[in-house]
Amino acid sequence: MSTADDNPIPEPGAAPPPGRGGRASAAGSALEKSLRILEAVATPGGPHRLTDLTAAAAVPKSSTFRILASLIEQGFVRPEADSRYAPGPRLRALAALVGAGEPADVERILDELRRATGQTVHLALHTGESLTYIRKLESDQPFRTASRVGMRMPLHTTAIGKAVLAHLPAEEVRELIAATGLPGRTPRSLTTPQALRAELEAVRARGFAVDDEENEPTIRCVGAPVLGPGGRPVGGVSVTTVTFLVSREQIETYAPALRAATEALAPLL
Amino acid sequence: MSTADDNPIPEPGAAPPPGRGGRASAAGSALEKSLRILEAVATPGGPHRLTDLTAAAAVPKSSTFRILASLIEQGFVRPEADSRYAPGPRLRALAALVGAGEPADVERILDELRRATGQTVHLALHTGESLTYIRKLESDQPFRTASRVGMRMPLHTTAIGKAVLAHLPAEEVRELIAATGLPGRTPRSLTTPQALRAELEAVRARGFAVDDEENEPTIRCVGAPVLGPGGRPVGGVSVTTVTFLVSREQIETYAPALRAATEALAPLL
DNA sequence: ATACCAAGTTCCACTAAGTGGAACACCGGG
DNA sequence: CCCGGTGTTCCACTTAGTGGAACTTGGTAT
Repeated sequence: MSTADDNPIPEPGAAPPPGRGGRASAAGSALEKSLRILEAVATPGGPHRLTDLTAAAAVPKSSTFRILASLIEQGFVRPEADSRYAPGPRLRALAALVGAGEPADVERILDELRRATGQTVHLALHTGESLTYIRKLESDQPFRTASRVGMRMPLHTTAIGKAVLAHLPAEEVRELIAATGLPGRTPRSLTTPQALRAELEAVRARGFAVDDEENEPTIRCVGAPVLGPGGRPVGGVSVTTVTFLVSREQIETYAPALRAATEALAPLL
Repeated sequence: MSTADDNPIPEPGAAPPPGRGGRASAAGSALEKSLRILEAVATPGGPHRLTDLTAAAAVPKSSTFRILASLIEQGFVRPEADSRYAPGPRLRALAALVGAGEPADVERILDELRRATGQTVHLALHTGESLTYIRKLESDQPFRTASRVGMRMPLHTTAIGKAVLAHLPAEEVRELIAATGLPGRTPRSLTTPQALRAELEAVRARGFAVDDEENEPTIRCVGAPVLGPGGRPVGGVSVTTVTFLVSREQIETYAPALRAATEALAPLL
């Protein structure tokens, strides 16, 4: 029951192959490591063990230990009884301040979408080169999708991610591709810049994206972006289904409700 | 309209008098500064300017600048148009993860208390040696109290603070007094360990605390603690009034509604 | 009992990383 | 045109962070 490392996104700065000291992409300062550890601590799934944090944050054990000690001293992490670590009061206060944007309405809007479609609904934020799921509402179905709040996913293989990419300046998309490449996650993943760019064009035209088993086999999603001030995508919402229950045509019928949700969300996020 | 430095709590490690290098209380590592800057950035009141952040976090200008650059690179801070700084996507994602407890209900409970009393209501978290206000609901009165979300206050001069202290192990209270002293904020502040300890005893017996112009002249509050798992106080709620409208006797009549609120809050926080 | 393994904790020589004062650049008033 | 306040850059100094390895602890399979 390890709680960490079900995360498909390799952390930046993880495993810099020794030798070949060609500058490459700067590995990691104290701050960077500390922040990754903080995120790991905040990950849902109870208080975490040192080893899991080490793995999740991709920071050497002794460094993780030392940094945790600092974070504890600062009140950002609270040591639990059996050498497990949980978010501390100061982190919670920080979170409360940041999350001051009416979260009640957010929940209401997402739940409306869930009821309208009867399917699993996800809300994710665009975090750098990846997507972070911050809310998940389960479908009425007896199935549970494997996704979890706190999980990170690539942009180019998910419906939300493609919706976000479609509304990003072309230049930024280019940089992203250069930085991360386009690793495939299933046989259907788009793995060439050409294919992806064509897809993004289509997404932009339609106003929503479809992930047809490009991220996980048997999983099919529709996603739309939430656009912040200036039209910049800050994240997105998706409706997730299993392929043997909802056809490609059917899933597109969710699009109007989805769009309504993301538009309502825009001023709140 | 500067946004910073209306904070009565001197940051730990601020202004370590040079000379006299007597070890004292370790001043501030990179991490510590970075976290204070992050908190400053998250403080409500629009995107902040460099100078304000520098002041609020008590970090030299050039260091603030450099650290901000790192935080931006990490996606924890977003640079706004005119060299102002706002919380970045990764910080927002982090906040969303931590604040997973149903904020809708929290809001509802606090609003109920506000309507029941007609007065200003505060929710604060216990953050180390201080209290951080994380929610404020204004009264119906035409007056506005000066308190602000994000503000920090001492424990020993506020109703919430005393309520928290009263439910902390005696040993911890002792350490706190040793660490911070008991600086007075008004003529009525309790500034001796004896006076404070007697007061805490009374608070514990009553189940709520009263601040009778001990923190600000003309301000009178009742406060009760929110107890987390294991009976540990994680924060508290207060009802705030002005002395010329509500007498000392009157304000105690709010206690039952207050207690009801804090008890309802306990499982949510 | 004993041996083994995995997790947590401590140590330490090495050096990158962070430090902050001061100089510089920029801008909008007075 | 000059001035005060702010954002930005520079750089010589040294502190604070680094992570491999050794040590400790506790559980469990033999």
